[in-house]
Amino acid sequence: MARAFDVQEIEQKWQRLWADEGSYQVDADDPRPAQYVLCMYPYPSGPAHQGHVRNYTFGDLLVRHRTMQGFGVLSPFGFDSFGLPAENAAIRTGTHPRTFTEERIAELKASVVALGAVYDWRREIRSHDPSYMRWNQVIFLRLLEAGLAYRAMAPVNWCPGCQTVLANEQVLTDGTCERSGDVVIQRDLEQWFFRITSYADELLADLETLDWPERVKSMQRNWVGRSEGVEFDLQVVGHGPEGGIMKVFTTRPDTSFGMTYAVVAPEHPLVDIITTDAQRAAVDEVRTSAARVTEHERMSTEVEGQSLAKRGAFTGGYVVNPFTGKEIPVYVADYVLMRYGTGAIMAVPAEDERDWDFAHAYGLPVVRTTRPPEGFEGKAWTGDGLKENSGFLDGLDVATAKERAIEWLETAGLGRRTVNYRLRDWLVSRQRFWGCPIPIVYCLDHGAVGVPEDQLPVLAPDDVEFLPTGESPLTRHPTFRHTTCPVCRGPAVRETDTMDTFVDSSWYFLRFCDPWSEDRPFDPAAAEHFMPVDQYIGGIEHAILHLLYARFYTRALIDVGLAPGVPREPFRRLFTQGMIRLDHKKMSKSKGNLVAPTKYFDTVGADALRLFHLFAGPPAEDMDWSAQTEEIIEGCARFLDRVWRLTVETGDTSWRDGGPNQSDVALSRSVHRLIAKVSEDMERWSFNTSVAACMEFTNELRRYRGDDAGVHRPTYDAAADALLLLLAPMTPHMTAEAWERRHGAGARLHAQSWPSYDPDLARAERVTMIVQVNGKLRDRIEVNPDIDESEAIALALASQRVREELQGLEPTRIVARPPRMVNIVR
RNA sequence: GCCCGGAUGGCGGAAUGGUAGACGCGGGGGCCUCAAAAGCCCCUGUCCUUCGGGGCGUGUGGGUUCGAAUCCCACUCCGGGCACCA
Repeated sequence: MARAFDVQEIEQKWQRLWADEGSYQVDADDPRPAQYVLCMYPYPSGPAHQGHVRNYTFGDLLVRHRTMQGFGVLSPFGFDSFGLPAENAAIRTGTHPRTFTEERIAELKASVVALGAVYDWRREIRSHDPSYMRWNQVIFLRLLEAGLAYRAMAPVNWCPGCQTVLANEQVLTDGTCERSGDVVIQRDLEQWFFRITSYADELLADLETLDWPERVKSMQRNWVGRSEGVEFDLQVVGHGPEGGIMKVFTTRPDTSFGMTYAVVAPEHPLVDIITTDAQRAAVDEVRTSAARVTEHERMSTEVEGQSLAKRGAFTGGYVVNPFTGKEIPVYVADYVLMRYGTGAIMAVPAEDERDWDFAHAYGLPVVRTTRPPEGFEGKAWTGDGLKENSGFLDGLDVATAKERAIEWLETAGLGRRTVNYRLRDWLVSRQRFWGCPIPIVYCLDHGAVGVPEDQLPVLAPDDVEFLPTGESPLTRHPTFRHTTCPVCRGPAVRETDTMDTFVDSSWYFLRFCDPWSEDRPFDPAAAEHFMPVDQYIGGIEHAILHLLYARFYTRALIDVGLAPGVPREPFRRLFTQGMIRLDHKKMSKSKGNLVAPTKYFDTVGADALRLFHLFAGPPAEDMDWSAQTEEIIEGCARFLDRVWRLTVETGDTSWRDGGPNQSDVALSRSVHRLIAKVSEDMERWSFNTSVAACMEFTNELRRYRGDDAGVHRPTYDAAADALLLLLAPMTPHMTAEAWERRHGAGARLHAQSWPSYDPDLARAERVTMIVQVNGKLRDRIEVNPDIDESEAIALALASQRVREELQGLEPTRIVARPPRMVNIVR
């Protein structure tokens, strides 16, 4: 399509100028009030895709808008450059992951620049850069000193496809790896963990203070999974009080009188002690089969359908229910998990569905302790009701009975109130090469010892062989592993695991505040100046993983003294953009359904593509890339052509001398209304309606210019300038060029202040009052906006249409909302 | 099962209790042109119409209200999260 201006020339010119003039460089001593606008730093996977474009268009709009509003806006960019794809590429092609990654970074950076997004590039971070790795490792050691990092043997999620362990957060609900799709299996390995569970309560409670999407907060709440209850002791029959105590956790102590049996996890240490010879074979079978399947299979409901009988067994042992004093049988079953609570439960079949099913499969007694509502036909009743068959709890409601039961247990010295979490500690070890090495050496005498800070960063050697073995290539390197113990100088071996790349992304936003620091991760004063991030923008896919880890890490850094003065919540406002779908699937590189932005840069231009993303719909909602999309993008380009003709090609306009006439005043009023509308819409992220308002105004301006009476130049110029100022954050190249042509060489649109408006002028001069009869629209009357109620009613009753409807009858009621509406009720 | 979203013309969407469908795409008609492209102008929910206008219409069924796409109750369908977590 033939364009009104040379798109590519103009876009490249301004991209160069923004970089050369350092227009968006901001320092910690900037006198303007600080704002921190950040898009989640990307994994460099090659040229930008439409998801990036959408993300950075929103971010760039905010940066430019807030800069025009007078803020010193910190807008940094970086790359989450460690990660699996680069290493897999190395195994496939032999190219070193660094080479591969740096090529992808160059591609992504080029397309971000081509989009016209502006950043303080002096602050660029790459997580594989030794200067970043060094502080990543220093932080690890500080967490170790503070007891927030530890090493433990643990059953871990092992992905056969990725040949590494995964964090719980990386295993999908169907038990597969989020990356490879392989079924994740359990293995016991010595691994490094971060003690995120110490912060469980705080991470949960502080969610309430955040201006985040409710959806994300609710996902994090679910993930932390707090449940309040009580932990108490059951005496094992035939064993002394020393050896024979079985601890159970319950959230329903009010149901204790209905505890007719108990269940322990197959891995529970008591199993060996209480199992009788007669039952040993059956118990062993349960234990073996539980160990064989994945945790997910063990938890899945399909197994339940097969046969409950194979999933549990009587141990032959008994414990005493302290509430009833009765002996009850102890079963072993795989539905009880060793890692949650105490690994043992009291079973109350009448008030718990799993216990009900199990009790019925094994013929165990059921005693109701909560009276279900009249006519309840179901199995277990888990709702509220009056207690029965419950001794001193009889007649109480569930909540009160819980309290009494806990008090009784505490008084008797049998138990204590406690809280359990679903959240596990964060497993950070990865058996991969392309990540930040864990800075630890192992000495026979001194165990795991941190590498001294003056020897950091620990860098992996380049001369390694990439093979799909499941171990880091570092383990087979001839020299890397062998070192000396920092304590005794004796021989020691290095840790060859690297850190989860989510560690890198858990503090990069802090490093951005001061990426130049050479003696600490960042200057706390600079971090205090910019933090928290005022607006964080990214995809919903990070709702749990990255956002939870970063919240934890910020707190940990404050608590180990590295970030004094920094707020504990790093991201004040979060915006999660909708994803882009093609053929009902998420558009992504791995699905191979990308529509590359590059072709649009080369044709309609970045401005038109940006405008499309802003105009297409609400930013938070998913968007379908459809057959119509190309046509809408063309429409956006056409709109920009019209703006160009109206603001730059004003040569053949017939200017008129003298003062403003009626239509000039009307146009000025429209300008003020437009500024008001766009300003408000930007604040509430309603970019699609901002664009629509500008389009509407452009139509009006075009009609005004075509007026036979001639055009009043000052009025016209003010309108054209206002339009360019309002579009400046959305379509920066074309508007910057138009501004310079209107105001002379060196004029800079984006250095202008955001336009203000006069509320009196922004009010419409005449408004359309609607007149309803019985709530149905019957007439429209043009009225003065400050018309009062009696005038409005008089006008409405005088209406010909209304008189016809009334047919001489007196209205029974009149509701007037001047100047918008009068409703006459017959 | 529980929790969070969502459903409006042919399509993307707008409307924060007061004109449903702004704006754009697509479609139809016209102007300009030798012609085309570009540009410009008009029409475009649906049914009825004596061409004045009228009926119907925001997933379904109720309710509140002078008035409901919007608020409440009960559903249906779609998307997402959590789920033998005691």
